[in-house]
Amino acid sequence: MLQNLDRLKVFYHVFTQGSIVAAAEVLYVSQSAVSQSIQKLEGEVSSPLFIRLHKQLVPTAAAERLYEIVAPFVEDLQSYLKGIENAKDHPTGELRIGAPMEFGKAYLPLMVAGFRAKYQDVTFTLEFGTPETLFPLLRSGQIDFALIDVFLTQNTHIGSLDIFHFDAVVEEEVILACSKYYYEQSLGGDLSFASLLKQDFISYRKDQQTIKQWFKHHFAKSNNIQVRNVLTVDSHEAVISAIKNNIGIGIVASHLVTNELYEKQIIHIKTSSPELMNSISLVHLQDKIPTFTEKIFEKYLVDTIKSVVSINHVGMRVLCQ
Amino acid sequence: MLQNLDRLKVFYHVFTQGSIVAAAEVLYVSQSAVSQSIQKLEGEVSSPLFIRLHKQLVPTAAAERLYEIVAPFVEDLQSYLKGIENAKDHPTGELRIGAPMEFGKAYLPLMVAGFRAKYQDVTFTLEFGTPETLFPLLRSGQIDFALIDVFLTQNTHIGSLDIFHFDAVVEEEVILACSKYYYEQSLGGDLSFASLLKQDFISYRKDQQTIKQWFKHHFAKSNNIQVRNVLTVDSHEAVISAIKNNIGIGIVASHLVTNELYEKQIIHIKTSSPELMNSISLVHLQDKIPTFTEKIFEKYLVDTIKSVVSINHVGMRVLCQ
DNA sequence: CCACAGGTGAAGTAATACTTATGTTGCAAA
DNA sequence: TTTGCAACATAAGTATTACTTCACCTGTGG
Repeated sequence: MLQNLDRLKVFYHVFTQGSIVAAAEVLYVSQSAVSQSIQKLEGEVSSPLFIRLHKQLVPTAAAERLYEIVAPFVEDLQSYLKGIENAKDHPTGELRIGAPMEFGKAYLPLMVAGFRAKYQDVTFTLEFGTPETLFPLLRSGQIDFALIDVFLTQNTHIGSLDIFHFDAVVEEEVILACSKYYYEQSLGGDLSFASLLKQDFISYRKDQQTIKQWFKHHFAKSNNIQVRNVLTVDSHEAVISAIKNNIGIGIVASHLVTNELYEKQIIHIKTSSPELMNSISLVHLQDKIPTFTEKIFEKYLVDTIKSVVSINHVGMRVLCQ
Repeated sequence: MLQNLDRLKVFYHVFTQGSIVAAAEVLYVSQSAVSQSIQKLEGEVSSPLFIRLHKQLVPTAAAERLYEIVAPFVEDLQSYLKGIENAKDHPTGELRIGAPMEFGKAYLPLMVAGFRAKYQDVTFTLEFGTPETLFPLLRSGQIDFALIDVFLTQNTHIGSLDIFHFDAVVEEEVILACSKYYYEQSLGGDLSFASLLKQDFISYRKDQQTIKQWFKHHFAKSNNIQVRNVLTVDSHEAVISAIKNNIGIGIVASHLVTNELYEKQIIHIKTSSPELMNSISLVHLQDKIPTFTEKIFEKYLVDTIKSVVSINHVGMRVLCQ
């Protein structure tokens, strides 16, 4: 490896200008300094780079090849710096965003499309995943920020969470629900703690933490909640589908079943206490200074979620920042 | 443009190692130096490059993009330097050679093929041309060296020739010739100065310098030689063809018409003085230090010409170096 | 011939990169 | 909790090096 890459900058200018004095002018240094730099460089590559004809510097084959390497580099560098300069005023570059599968698929493409209509120079990479997959991505810098389900986060054991910064974006109502048929046949209108515990449950993913949390929230009994889990699935759609097929009781975000609730196809199992709320937060590394592009997009994200959600869904509350 | 490209080298190592201490070890400097370099670089690009998490440096998007630019560059540089190192021992790279059309087409492909059989890493670019085109190419470094017809060179007016270095490689006998028919019909065996001057001449290219030089050489009469030029062509083949078709007398290199002379199809017009010799020289810039590859090839060139020419042709003398 | 334009070389100075030593922080073992 | 440690930051002094100035060389053009 060369001792000093800086001399390549000098070389670049000497080559393009075809003259040491001209390069010196461009570089705002004395002509002697340029001359010395080139000589040192020639020493480093142990090969002459220019043949000195009077009034003319003729590049050697070695110089020609070196230029082939250096030229694209300095030009890339220049556009890189210009890009950075530019990014201070208006959004550019790539945004790498993580999100929960369900939420991401439903809203993010919409956001991306809307944002790109305003800012063409921004590109996106979306990573859908669970908190277990998203937090490590944030940690290793592979994504810039993520929308993460706080509800699910509580059930995961990731190192320490205090290197992350959370910003609640939306809250969704988490409800216990079953089909009308199941409601009438198995529950028979008895919504007591004892009655509910005896039912068949459909759970989202392996753990039953969400169901336990629901009971804890609604009946304030934290210990010894044991439910019969008859089906475990890994998507909200599957939970809803199972509910519709009378398999049992499941937990869903109410805004995902607005129509079914309205048509009484699915019954919302209510207690006297208010519903459990799950918040989806915008998460990024604590120490990360957001870029201009990120700031703009995050603002856009929050604003858009606000309008979209408030129109379409009940049971989902947008938190203003 | 960045003030200091050298810091990018540090950046490269910090990025690949994912750590400042590790980069410091690789670079054989203190950890502090690396830390300071990165901070200065971040200042220059006015954008953070790494998020400092304890025990972990997480590259930002800006760093990621910068690495995309820097990584191929340093790798190219490394292979460039390795290539240079390598080229000291055995030939590599591209040789750009100029040559006269006639000579080049006849011998250079042979040379290239033979040389490449021994040294696979050498590639060639051949530029065929007249001295008028070849000298400027040499001057501007677009070709490394050239084989140039000294005979023709004398008739051209290029700046000063003393920036070039000449090395005679072969000499060819330059003769005056005509067809047997023309010899009998128009000359009738009279080879006197007066008789010859009255003939029809075929000349190679616009000027009649070569013919005048022939007269000057053979009759030592320098002034007032005026000949009747009936045909001007721009290739040796055309001269030979014209001679065969009885158009007149022309000057050719004898080795190009060995067979025709032997079969008496073409008659060599001799005088008492020895024939004019034209040397083809290997020319390069005076101040140019030849690379190892060039030296090897030039030696090969001379050796090969020596053997090839001595077998095939009379009237062409190889000059040993 | 002389002036000058382009480049090299030497010596002193200015800039900056590097070192050493110390400070800070989060993690992990005691 | 404490202690030790590992990774990095910061400060100040030193060493390196890059740059400037000036003298010099050498073809070119008036």
